[in-house]
Amino acid sequence: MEHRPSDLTRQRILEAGFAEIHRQGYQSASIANILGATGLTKGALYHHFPSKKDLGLAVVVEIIATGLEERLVQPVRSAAQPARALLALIDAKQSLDEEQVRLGCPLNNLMQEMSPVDEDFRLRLNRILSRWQDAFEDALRRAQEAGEVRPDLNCHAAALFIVSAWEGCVGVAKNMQSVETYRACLSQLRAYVAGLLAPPR
Amino acid sequence: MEHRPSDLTRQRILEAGFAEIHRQGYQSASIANILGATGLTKGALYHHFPSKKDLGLAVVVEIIATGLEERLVQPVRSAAQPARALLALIDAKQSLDEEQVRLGCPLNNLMQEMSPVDEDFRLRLNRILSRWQDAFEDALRRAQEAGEVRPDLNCHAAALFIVSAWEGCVGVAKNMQSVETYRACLSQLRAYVAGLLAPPR
DNA sequence: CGAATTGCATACCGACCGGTATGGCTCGTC
DNA sequence: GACGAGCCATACCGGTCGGTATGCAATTCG
Repeated sequence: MEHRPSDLTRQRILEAGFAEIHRQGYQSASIANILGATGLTKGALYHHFPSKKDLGLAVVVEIIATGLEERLVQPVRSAAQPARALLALIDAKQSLDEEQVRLGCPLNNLMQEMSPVDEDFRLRLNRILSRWQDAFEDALRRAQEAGEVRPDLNCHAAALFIVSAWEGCVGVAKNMQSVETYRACLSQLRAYVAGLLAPPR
Repeated sequence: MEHRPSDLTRQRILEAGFAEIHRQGYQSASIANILGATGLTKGALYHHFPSKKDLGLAVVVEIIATGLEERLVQPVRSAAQPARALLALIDAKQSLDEEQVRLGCPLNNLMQEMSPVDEDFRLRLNRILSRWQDAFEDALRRAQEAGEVRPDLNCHAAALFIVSAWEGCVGVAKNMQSVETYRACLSQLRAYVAGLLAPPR
């Protein structure tokens, strides 16, 4: 909300940090590379962030969390037809460019890398994942009350599975380096979700 | 197949390397830690492996590939009832101990870490993933010919999705650090696979 | 039995890492 | 217009990294 000029350099470091972490992972991310990308030096970085870890955590909560919030959570919340919104979201996310398939989902990357080795990272990443999952669970539950999906569905487990499978699709496509594979895999997820819909009687 | 005594130390290095890579990831895996675990020194390691990368690749093809082959590929190949064998395999793998949930699937870990940054790793990991996927695809196709699953199923995409979703379940459970989450997630995968079965008419 | 090769330990190297201490420049404030 | 505080550059440090050169004991082979 503030507009001090120093906040701009902080933001530049944050975005360059995100890019570096996205490419190399957190542990292999090099402070020197981040500074090289911004044209800044260590004085600037360590003025705004006490340590590399603080920068990494800031990237998680200020870049990754907000990005996922507006791209995957917001479109489903307060949707008139929750089930339709979910399917539409999957359809919309079928189009990823080469770069995004190559590097994968930033959230999933960090979860796989950091969850076993650093509890601070794990907890913050878990908050993001839980919010995502909760949003889908809510959508399924509201759709259930509206009669859109089968009444016997375990919404919690289903939402968990959708999120998991989604990340799995991105992860596998990342190894295959193929947008086609990603689309084929996500289309199967779409079929699963479509199968949750209540049969028209 | 040979039984020279030096092959034993090579194997010890290989297994200690696998354990270290499983815990820390490849890039953060420390040569010193691997040697410390075995009680050996650098002379031994660099006598058997030209570099850290060669050790890492050897771990992939000699430990991870063979392990996955016998645990996930072999049980499905040449099964009398392929579809049942698939379900049985999923049921069997629902029981993982805390440690395995914490550290996740070694194959998936390395895929996420190394696929974008090293082509040699990516290709070897991709061979493993493809063999796994092909085994499931074959099983589905044979089950399809036997009338076990719906005739209109896209076996290739379905096998791709099963493998992807599976890895996704392990990955999410790893962040949650909960075997319960893993089981709930995998049970949804089981339900998906069960849904592929041909309805009894 | 001598010679050469295998198997591994020890000591050491340059590169890079994250982090710090210091200082200078700029700007708002009294 | 002296002054203090925010902002950032420069230089430097200890530690860890993967990798190498050398040496020595054991084993194999001529």
